[in-house]
Amino acid sequence: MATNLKDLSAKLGLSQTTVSRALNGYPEVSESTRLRVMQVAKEMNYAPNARAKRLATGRTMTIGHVLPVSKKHEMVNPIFADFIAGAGEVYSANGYDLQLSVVEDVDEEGFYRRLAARGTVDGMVVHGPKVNDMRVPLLTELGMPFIVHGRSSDVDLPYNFVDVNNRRSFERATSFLLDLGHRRIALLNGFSDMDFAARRAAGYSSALATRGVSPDPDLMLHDEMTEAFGYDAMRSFFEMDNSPTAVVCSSIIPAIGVRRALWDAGLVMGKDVSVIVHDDDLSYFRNGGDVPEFTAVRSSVREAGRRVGEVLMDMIETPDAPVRQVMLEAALLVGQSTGPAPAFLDAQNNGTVT
Amino acid sequence: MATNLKDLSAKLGLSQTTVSRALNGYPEVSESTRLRVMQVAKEMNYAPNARAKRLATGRTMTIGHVLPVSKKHEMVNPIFADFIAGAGEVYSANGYDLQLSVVEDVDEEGFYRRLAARGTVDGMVVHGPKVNDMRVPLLTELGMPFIVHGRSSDVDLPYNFVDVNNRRSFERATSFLLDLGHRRIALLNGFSDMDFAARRAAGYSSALATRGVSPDPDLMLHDEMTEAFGYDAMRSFFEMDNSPTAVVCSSIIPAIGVRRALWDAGLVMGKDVSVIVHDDDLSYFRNGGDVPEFTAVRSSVREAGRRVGEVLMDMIETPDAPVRQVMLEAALLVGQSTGPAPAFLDAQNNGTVT
DNA sequence: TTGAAAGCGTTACCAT
DNA sequence: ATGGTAACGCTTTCAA
Repeated sequence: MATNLKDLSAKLGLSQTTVSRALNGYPEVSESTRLRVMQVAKEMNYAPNARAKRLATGRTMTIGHVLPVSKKHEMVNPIFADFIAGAGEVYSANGYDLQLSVVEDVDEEGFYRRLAARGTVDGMVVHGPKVNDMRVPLLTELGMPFIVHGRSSDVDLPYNFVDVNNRRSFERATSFLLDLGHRRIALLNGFSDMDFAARRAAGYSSALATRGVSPDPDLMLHDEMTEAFGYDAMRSFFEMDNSPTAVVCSSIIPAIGVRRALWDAGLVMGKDVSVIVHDDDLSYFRNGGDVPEFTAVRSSVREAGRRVGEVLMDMIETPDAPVRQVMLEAALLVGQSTGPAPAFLDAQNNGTVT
Repeated sequence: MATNLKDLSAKLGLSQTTVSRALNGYPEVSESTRLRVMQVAKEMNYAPNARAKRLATGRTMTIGHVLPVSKKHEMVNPIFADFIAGAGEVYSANGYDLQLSVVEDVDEEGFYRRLAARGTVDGMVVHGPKVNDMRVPLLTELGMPFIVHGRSSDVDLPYNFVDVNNRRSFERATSFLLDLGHRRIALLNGFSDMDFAARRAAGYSSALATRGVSPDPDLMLHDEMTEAFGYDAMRSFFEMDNSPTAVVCSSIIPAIGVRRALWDAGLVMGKDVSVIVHDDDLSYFRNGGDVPEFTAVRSSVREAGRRVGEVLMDMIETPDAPVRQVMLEAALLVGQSTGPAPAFLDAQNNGTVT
């Protein structure tokens, strides 16, 4: 059906070898024949068969991404789409394809082993690393080039990653609130086995410790990044004797819930309670203009996707270069959601706070 | 490196042919050898090389999805991730891979032609169909099996699709509001060249027409599904002499903005202004429980993804069966965001409404 | 029930 | 600068 090398070379009166070389830009072919080959190839609408190419070269020009989904909560982390968009954009520009595997979180190990053995990808991206993630040693053992979006604490092997400085971001956000006079600061964080959540918690704790504020475990919550999480958390805080005057939120989505809970209670965000979010640049929530609604430690997950793609392609094409470890810094953008600790809420405090 | 058929058959003392047959479940191999083959294959951790398999069979066992992104607004439709999760889940279960191409919306035609010629996918899913979408005739011409998630009006070719009944959903939502006494009903819709938006507008208009309510073009807005869209729209409505008492929203995200605008104005959603959303089951926004916050015409985009995947795989494996056209119905779930048209807003009306 | 060998459409090695 | 041919690792046809 589709014209192949054989047809094309026959038409040209050249060998397949020469035609292949001409098409792939090898230097040892004369410029005149190259031009002629290109010409006829275009006329005949020739496109090389990728299946054959992949078998012959042993490379697939494909990057694998694994999207873990759980059967329980039918929820996909919304930052995933943005990340993929960033990475995929770079792949396309460099002739790579993207293979996406949706996998339920059972038999992870077997899945990765099979993926490696089948040879459908030249390298892969590890998403959502947990603390001490088994995938790092596993993929290393399998000899599969991989890069982690994020990091995995407690892993002693050297590995490639692109990460945003979560610890510093949350230290800065918390310090900012402390500077405003807040002492009761809540943290709405991701599940505690996630590496990013651990680092954010560390930054938060570190900022408190620096000021001599003792952390209150009841103010540090770990859950899925839903609106309901923020809403319910805030409602439960209101039951406390000394409700927090500020909240640091690992995503803008629970912050939407926090905002709603405040409104329900007749309170104003940024006046009665301050809120800072980690903003992954979910553009459907960012309100443009000079004064954004939320104060945010902001970093674009789409940009992270681009970086990850670039680094991984480079890894594949330069296998024995040293390990690549890229750190990104988030910017603190001050918006309307923060302000000084309100007096009436301070008055609730029962003296346990410095 | 990885063990291949040759190694495996050598170890077994059988021919590659027999081993291949045993592994692929051909009937003409004795049960005893099949068991032995399976056994040893597992021991040797054998996995067939997909690249070779694809060349030999001429099939890739891969489905292509194209994610169009625009350079201008760095925004990815959040329902995309859920859809992919649904489709990918079904692919995995059936031994198919998913290839995702991120493509900027230039030279669409060339992109699809190249994709077809390279032969990296056995079939593809068309996302975000527009009215009279060129991809339907294009892919038909190319002989590439494809299925549309949604439909494309004004196309005269028969084609395969899975769509939710958008027209009926919005007719029902609008009728529901009319029943409650609302007469000034706004529609916050997607871009008007999108097919789903056209169908939703048609359903909305039809419901109004049935009651003899004349539609007001100023109440029908088309834009991207962002929070800012809902917020700004609502603010602009407040400037009107007869502000709408109800809003139908094409996604829950602008509805979040509507809710915020109402609060800012000291109004209560579900009391002063009614809101109905089309809920694609973005789980980070659904608040569980028996009484959801939003009244919604609800359909799960993840389920739609599953259906699309099933139908497309069936198409590929049964090429000359008749065209598959699947219609899904959305459920109307009544929540707290709707109520009777408030008197004080009725009083604003200047008589142009029936 | 089993096996030998051709074929899938490229690339890459070795000649010329 | 060009060409012949083996190789990539499977499936599939034909024979036995």
